[in-house]
Amino acid sequence: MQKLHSTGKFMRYSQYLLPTLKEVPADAEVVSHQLMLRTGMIRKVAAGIYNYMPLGLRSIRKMEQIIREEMNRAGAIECLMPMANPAELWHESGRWEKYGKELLRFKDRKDADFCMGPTHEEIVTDIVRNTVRSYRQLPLNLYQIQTKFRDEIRPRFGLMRGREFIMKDAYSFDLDDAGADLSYQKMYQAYRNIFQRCGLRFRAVEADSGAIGGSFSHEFMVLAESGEDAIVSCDSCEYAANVEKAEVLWSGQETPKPRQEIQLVETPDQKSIKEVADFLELSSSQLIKTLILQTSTEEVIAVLVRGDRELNAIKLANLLNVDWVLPAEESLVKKVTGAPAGFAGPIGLEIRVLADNEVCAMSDYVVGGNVADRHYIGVNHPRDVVIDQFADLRRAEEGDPCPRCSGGHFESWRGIEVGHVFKLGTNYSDAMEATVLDDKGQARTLVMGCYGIGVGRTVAAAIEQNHDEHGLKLPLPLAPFQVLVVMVNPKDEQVRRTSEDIYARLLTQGVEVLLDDRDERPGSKFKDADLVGIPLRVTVGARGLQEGVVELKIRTSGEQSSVPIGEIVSVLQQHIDAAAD
RNA sequence: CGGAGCGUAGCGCAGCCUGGUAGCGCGCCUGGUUUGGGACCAGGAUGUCGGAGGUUCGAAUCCUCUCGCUCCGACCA
Repeated sequence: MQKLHSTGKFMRYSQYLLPTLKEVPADAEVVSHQLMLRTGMIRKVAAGIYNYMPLGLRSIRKMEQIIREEMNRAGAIECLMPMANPAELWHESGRWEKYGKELLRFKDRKDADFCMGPTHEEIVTDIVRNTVRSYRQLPLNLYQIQTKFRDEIRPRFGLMRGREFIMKDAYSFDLDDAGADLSYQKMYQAYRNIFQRCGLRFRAVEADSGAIGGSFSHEFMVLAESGEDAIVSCDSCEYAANVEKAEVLWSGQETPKPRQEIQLVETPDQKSIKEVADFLELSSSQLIKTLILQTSTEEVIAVLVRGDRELNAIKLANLLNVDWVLPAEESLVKKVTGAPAGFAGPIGLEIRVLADNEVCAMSDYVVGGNVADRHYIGVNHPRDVVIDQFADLRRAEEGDPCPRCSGGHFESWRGIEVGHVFKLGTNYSDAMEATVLDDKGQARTLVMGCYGIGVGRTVAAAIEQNHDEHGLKLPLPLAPFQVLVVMVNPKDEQVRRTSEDIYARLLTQGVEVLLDDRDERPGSKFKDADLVGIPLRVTVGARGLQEGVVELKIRTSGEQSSVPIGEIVSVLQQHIDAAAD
């Protein structure tokens, strides 16, 4: 393990820059953001742009080091690419045009176009096509740990979604698909190792790879209430997926025979599913929602889902092979259905009608009447409704049966996406003509993969998962210091000497230790200690010294014990070694 | 991008409606008393009231513009 700032001089609290705040800063919403500000780990410079203060930087560096070790072990090679990217490479890949306002563009003194790299496929592909000629040099996986810039619509939550952020990004190059799959597997395993070593609870979930055509993709999600993504995982097998992607099992039930006649009934002013269901004294699962949507190809379609379900627009977009689908404007809904929003139904529509599989098994249901204040009841397909296509279109929910194993059910979580592994294929190598010669002397287009980890975001996610009302409880591998030595009263000569001695011995052993030598009241020191949350706290006070002991407190468990002065260093070392396993 | 809100001391805020030249708590500095869970007393420093313009004898306060920041939304039929 690399030693951080190995001189002792600045490991004294009185000389260190550790600006803690008693009060919660007004504009911090999530816990990790609040605590990072309060502990003085970060300070904001502009929206989504932060200073990494000394304490924060130490945790960031810890994270980077774990990543580095595992990447190296997996055979990846570190390099460093520039932040400023010339536009020409981005023109080559076509992304100068495609990338929207997130790409921060600027000009140099000669008026040439540049951008701040939000990701580095172009640059790395350029490196490889210029330097790799033969299949013998493959496979190759280049990575860097570097600052990225994405001009986010809405930066928020501190390091969780900044505009400028530190990212580890890796890119693999292989001769063929099979090789690329192997590179992908290696990264997948490296990522599991990384997050495990950080002591985080996480899931590797199947993710939507989008219409780009990438074959597969996993997101690494740290489980936390404040997570921006919804994920599901099976309670009995390994299957886990982003809800954007999660498959809903369809057993292919037959449509029941109609028992009711279709009938148009009055539903004055009852627009939402809940209102209609309550009004008709039915459950919302007996209703069908008719969504009028428009696609990026300017088609207008209707989609039917059971009243208590939600449409998964990404599944729909993938099925239709379009970039996006959005709810139609109210005026368009009126034009297509003839009724104000809230009364749309599938009967008599002249547009394409798709339905979620589940609708297939429904009978005698309720749909909108396509007339204001009217719904149909006793509706059945195919008798009353023409459905052009059934497909898996709804959003997966907690309790849904697992599509991969028998008997398993979905649990649902919120997750923070901290890593993403993605098989790219030949998108960039094609566009940028990155080829090598194979063993037959034929030029072959390289098959690529890309693999990212948000470094700052992972630290923030670790805080979301490891804190209490007093402050941080970071796991030892990510904590900025391993040990805090609190000298209760620096004016007491014996207390001072003992603390200094323990501190010096720890430094000699390479332990990352901070000595709180401030002339503050003990209460303040303990509050700061809890806030900053250094995992192992040694308290040296006159009270204990009379007995020849110091006090050891474990921040994460709250466990306290008295340890003879002579043994404290080895006891601490044992704790540190235990955490390294 | 649409909507809402905020900008006053390092931090958290009051003052603005009803105009009269800026205040509270924490922090900071000095001295003293204190010293095992955010002490007490006494004294002290700190503000282009986000910026520009306007109204007025007079603007933190009213008006206009502008910049910055925060939150909510962008899957209601």
